[in-house]
Amino acid sequence: MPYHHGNLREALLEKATEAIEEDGIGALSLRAVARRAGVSHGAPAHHFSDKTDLLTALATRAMDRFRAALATGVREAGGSEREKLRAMGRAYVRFATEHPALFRIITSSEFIRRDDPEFAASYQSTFDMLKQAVSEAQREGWAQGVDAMALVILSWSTAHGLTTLWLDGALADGVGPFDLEAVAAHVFEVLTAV
Amino acid sequence: MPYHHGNLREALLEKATEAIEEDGIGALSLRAVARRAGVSHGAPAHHFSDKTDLLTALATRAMDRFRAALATGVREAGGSEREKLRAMGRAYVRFATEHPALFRIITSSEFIRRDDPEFAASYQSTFDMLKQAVSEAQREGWAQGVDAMALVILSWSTAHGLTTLWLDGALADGVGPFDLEAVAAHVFEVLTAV
DNA sequence: ATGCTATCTTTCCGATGTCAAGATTGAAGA
DNA sequence: TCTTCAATCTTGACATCGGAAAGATAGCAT
Repeated sequence: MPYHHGNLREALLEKATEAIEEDGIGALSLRAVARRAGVSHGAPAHHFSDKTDLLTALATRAMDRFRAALATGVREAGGSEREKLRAMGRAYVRFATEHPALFRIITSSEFIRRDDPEFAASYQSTFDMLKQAVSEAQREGWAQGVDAMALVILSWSTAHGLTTLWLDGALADGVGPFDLEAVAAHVFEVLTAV
Repeated sequence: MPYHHGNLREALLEKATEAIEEDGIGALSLRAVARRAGVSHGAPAHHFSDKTDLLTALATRAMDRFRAALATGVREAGGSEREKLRAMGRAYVRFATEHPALFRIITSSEFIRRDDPEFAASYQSTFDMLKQAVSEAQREGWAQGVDAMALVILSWSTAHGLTTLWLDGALADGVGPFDLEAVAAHVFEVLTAV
């Protein structure tokens, strides 16, 4: 057990991700992460000024994975531009159900600093993907005459709302249990039908 | 200063609401609430078994206020059933911006027990309002032939997604600053235009 | 080999949620 | 009226947390 860990920063991010996916974001403690990494509780301070700082770095990586997941969904969809947009929505929901804690972090403002340069850049890239997908679907004929920004907001809001309501269990409470992926696909059909 | 407070339970809920609206839900501590109420840190335990228990009781009241706000919005709208539904969406957004912390609590599953009987009942009442509004709008001619449940989920998700994205600052980051109420109204127009 | 700096450990502080034990009160029953 | 008793509140304790400070160690450049 060497005094120097080697690449503690990486290890901490990794262990923190594990801990979060196991016990949820609310239960995460810096000291527990340090324990997982086999290091004293004061060690993380040299790599992250703050608990929020660690989570922000973690969120930046999660956002990269999220964007990659969306891109993969779109790529596998092919077909029309509208179908690509729907595929993006389905990928949005799927990522969130597969990594609920990561999704929570990247969309929340309680645990991270959204104005952190690296996170903001990663976030912008993701948002640009959506803007472009919406723009091309509209060029293809979707929702002619509607303000483009409103369409972006509408698309993003629907996917996001559906996802977060599901994660919080609010939808099942109100409407009864259902297959999220199927309903999500259906909802996105309705949305892009015009 | 009498030994017995009189109605500590009420006072604690009130002070907790104050604290939450001032400093946010994440910063709330039971001991701070006790201090605000002028009582020792152990006192709350006799009225709430848990921090979660207090927050759940608080969320139940907040949910009642939320439902009342939605009802008021609808009542003032009048007009067609579709217009009522749109008014409900606008009231949804407005309540959330006026009481962000309360809104956060009632929609989250991290701070409260959603299966608490009283909360669940209050939540059901609110959800029923939405279901009815959607149902009547559809009977009036909106989105003929679309599955009713999908419409309910679509409406709720859009309002909820727009609201939470706004509260977390995610929309402004991606799209630039804008007037939420105006955009919300526009988005709901698009959604109910079919 | 020597010194320097980043890394890690240890120790300490105030604060939190929860529990247990004791003090106080008001009210019901004798 | 006196007594008992349950509900209410206080006090003290414990483990844990995030964060700061000070000391130990290791690797690297000179």
